[in-house]
Amino acid sequence: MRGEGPGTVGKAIALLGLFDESRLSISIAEAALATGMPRATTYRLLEQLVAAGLLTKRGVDGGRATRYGPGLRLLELGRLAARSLDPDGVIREAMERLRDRCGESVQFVVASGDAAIYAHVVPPRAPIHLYVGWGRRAPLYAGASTRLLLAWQPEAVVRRVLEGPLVAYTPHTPTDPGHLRALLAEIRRTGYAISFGELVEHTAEMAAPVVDGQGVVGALSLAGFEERYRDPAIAAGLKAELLAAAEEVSRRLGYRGPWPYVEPGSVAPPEGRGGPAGAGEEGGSDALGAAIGRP
Amino acid sequence: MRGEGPGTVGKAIALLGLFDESRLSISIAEAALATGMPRATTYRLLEQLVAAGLLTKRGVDGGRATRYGPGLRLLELGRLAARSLDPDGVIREAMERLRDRCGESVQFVVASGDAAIYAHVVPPRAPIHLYVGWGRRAPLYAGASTRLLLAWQPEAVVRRVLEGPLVAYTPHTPTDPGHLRALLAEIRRTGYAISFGELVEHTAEMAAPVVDGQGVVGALSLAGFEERYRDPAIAAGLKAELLAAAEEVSRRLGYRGPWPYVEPGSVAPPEGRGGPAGAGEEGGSDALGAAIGRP
DNA sequence: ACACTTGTTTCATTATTTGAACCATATATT
DNA sequence: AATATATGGTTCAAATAATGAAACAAGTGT
Repeated sequence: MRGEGPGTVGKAIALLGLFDESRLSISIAEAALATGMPRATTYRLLEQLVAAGLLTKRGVDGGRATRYGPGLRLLELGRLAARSLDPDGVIREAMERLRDRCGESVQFVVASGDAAIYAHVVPPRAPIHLYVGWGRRAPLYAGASTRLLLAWQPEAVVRRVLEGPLVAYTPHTPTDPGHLRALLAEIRRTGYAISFGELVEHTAEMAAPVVDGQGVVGALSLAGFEERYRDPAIAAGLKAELLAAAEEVSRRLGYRGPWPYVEPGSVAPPEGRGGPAGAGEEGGSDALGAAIGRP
Repeated sequence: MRGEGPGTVGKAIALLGLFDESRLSISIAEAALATGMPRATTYRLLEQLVAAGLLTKRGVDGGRATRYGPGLRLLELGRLAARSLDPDGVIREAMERLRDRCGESVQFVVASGDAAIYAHVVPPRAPIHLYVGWGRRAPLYAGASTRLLLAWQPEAVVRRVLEGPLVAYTPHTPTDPGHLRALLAEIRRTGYAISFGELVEHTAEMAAPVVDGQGVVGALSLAGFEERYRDPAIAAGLKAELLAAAEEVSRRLGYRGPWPYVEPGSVAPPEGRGGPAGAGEEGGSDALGAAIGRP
């Protein structure tokens, strides 16, 4: 597509992008200001989105102060988006087993554009625990699972992320591009990532890639309070469980090749093929690849 | 709005509605057939949705068989929709406490159009349990929480639901309109609902309304295997816990009035006002009302 | 009482959407 | 092999649908 057509629906959808964790509703005036569209246009578009169910409207009787917010239809659609990442529940099942064996919070994280999104989350059974909400967005450079995804993103993405503003969420967030490059290389070499307190203090995360016949589709991760991950014996156990689970899922998704999943060249390739990825003969539909928009 | 304008964005969004629990991806031809739009138009619209991130595309190198599926952006937006139902986590916290005290699955269900949607779900800690997925849609006439919502819907909705096809998911699904009317009256009289195996055999559900200053905003429910709910002693305990939790949440949301929440007329109204609902002086934003699209 | 903001409608102008036809390519059928 | 029939993708004149300035109505703050 050339010149990026004007696109009426694009404008409408841009309105959906105005919502945020900290802005759960907007007024027409706010929306018009934020998008630069005239009020009348904004009004009509918002109204159409309400009619379609993507937005809900709360009109204070007659007067001003009518506000628009994300509609329940989006919740339904979001569910379908999550399901299409794991239509057969293979990932989900493995995550629950992993949770039961480790007692930690388990996440399945995928890359979406230049960010990461927590697609599936399985909280531990412990009464007090971290809660990572599904559907939440996170930067690709901070945290084990997200950085692990970054390690296998196209160079263009890596560059954009490393050039973009690198916010230090805590004193332990790595923000030096050179350092991050080294961490990415390490991840590609070992097929594994760990982080301490990069997004939230006193927490830790451990991640391994989930791979299908075509490449990395997401990251499986354990997260919890820092202490357990500092203990070498416990950490080794968690790592073994995590890698085993990630491998199991990957194999079921059609991956054939060495494990841990490492950068081609770091180890001898499996056999005839050039890379570590087999053809994925598995007849099943490549829904996961479709869901993450892999070309 | 008169004559229901044609609406370009409406058509685009209609494409999103083609997805389903059993249809997680579509081709251009399928979409064109399902919507009745010409292929060229369908193609352009789908492509715009992909550009906006609401859809993901998987193009098999060059040839045919490109398929579109719900995009991760929808997952993010869905999260925001869920959050705007409970911006301060009041409901969620109460649900987790209820789960811990009852050991059952806890749901917060809201009405959306002529259906119900599971907005929040908190699974029990037991290794084997029912799992009701968030974002799932359910009919309003079957099941305790959904029927409880129906009990306080406008008459127009009730009529549409009762006239519409009433599918019997199990032999215990109530499908007689007269019987359903009686059940609804009972719910309005007692402020409480229970069901046995109406959607899935050998399961039961128990529900109570969540009310704010303006009216019923959702249903809080317990669900699990039938046995516990058949035992009178256990069932009484569960009911007490559920009603207490629903009342607590309702009070925090600004409800003032008698409890259980019953139809005006069944009991004496609180005081000066006509109905059971107070003005909800609570300064907090009425985000919940906004989220469910209450006028 | 005044100025200001907000939601909503109108309407002539304009530009975007439209959709039949067409192309290229891959699979199924003969 | 050759043909037929799908598919995804593109083109272009016609016309439809989006546009936005202005005006209206109704509320709020000063």
